[in-house]
Amino acid sequence: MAEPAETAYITTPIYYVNDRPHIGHAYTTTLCDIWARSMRAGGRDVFFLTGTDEHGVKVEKSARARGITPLELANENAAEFRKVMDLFELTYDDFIRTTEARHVSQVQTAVRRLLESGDVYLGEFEGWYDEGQEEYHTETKAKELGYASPISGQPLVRATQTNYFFRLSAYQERLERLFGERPDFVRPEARRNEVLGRLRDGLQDVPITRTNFEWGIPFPGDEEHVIYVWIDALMNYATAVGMCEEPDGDRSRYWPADFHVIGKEILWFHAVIWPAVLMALGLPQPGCIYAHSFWISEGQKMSKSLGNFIDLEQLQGYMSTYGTDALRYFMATQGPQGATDSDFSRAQFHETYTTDLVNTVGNCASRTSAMVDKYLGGTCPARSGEGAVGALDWSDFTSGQVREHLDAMDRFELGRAIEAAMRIIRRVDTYINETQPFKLARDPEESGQVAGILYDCLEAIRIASCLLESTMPARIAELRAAWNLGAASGDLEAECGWGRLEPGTVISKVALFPRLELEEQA
RNA sequence: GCCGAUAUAGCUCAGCUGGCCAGAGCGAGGGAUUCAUAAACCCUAGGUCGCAGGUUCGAGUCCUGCUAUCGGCACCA
Repeated sequence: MAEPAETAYITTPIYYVNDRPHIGHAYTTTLCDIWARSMRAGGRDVFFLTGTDEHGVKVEKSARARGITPLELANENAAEFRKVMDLFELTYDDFIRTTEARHVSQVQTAVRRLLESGDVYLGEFEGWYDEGQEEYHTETKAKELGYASPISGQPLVRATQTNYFFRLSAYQERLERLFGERPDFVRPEARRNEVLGRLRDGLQDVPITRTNFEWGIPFPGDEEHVIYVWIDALMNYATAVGMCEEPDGDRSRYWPADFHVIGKEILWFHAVIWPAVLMALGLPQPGCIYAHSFWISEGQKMSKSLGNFIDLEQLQGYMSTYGTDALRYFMATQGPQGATDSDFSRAQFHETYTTDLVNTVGNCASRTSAMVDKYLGGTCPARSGEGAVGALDWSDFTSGQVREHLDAMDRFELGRAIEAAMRIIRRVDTYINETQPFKLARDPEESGQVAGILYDCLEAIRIASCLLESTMPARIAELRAAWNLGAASGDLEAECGWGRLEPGTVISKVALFPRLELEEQA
């Protein structure tokens, strides 16, 4: 036990407290949770971070509308998000809030450093201003509005404001070099190409403070200004592990993150502004910015106007019907992790559940344990080696799948990782069909063969279950209990070694995933 | 408007640098079987490979045009 465990650090975006939790939040966090659980199973020292973004004009306004303070609103909604995470049994190690003192003070420290280094300077911002509403609109938004106030109808005017800017333009070359040297820095590749395309158009400095609202972190030394979201929020990844404390915090060993997992809508900030800020602060870059796509709902884009968000109630409906693990499996294998959006439909969910979980994982474990029960009195037989029927080298086959699984998981390719485990299960089914232990069992002469075959099946399923545990922790725990497999060892690879299943272990019959009828939605 | 993709069986998609009759999974239909959650297994899809041209001995696989769909277009004050 000489050297300390290798660290692993993964983050979700921090969620805006003014939003209502929906499938997007659950999805991103679940992907991270699966990875975090897998890394823990592999013995790594994991730090899995999530949290809430609580500042900004929207929160200020919503709170005012309800007659409470912004902090009261943030407290309320942050608690709500946290409740959701716990409901989904998401195993975050820390939940950071941008209103916490530990965050505020470190952001101010960071900004002070940037000011000293010249990466932040006072400049003039010019934009389209709505005099009645006292707010600026972006160029695109102003155009959309026809350069008139959506409230009063009065024309927007060009106005200027003094703001602090981040010298993003100075980092063009260094960013290009970063992207060139690390092709996996932004994934998937289609997203990387988008960023590269925009990078070619050149970078402008970005204003990082506002003066039109107060609910935010005061700019150190000039408290008229409030630090805007793209510094405040992004910095959470660093402040949570104490990177801007003096000296660096206890958790600084986790830095930098292996993965910042985000939705595609915030790619630019994570892929360009964030790395530039880190360069300015002299901090090492994260391993990968992984931008997943979006879920669409029953073939339609989710939108506020359609009101078709897959919300918490619906997700809870799926969870209570199919189980949390089924929802996790569906999201991880059928989700928009790649470049294109994926459809979340009741029919497809049901189909995936039935095909993969009921008919494959559940049934395979069931038929195997039933035979062990029937032919071997419910105890694990001696290890095979009868030279049996199958020409399959199970040790070789499973170790290949395990390797692929671990490799894919390391690279945050969840679908490929899970597929490797599923291949083991499917191979067991094929093996049973090929060797037909249920027929051999009629002949007492063949009892050795039967025992050998069933050992192979049990052992292969056990190994597959180790690989599936990060995705479906609850059901795999049931299997562990029914088959007396004990708790995970913390060394996933070793645990997946062929032949670790002890002969004599008591094996009970299991039915992990109940067959369900597809309920028609009203 | 600009930039970039994609368009292949009912559905989701593989088809890399062009070459035996265009594939997989799921669904659907049929068969056989029983260890199992009517599950696993076997057979079945005759699909203009978006449309129109072109290059080539030969093109989903390269080029051009068109159509459709999708993504991105930063300071989201």
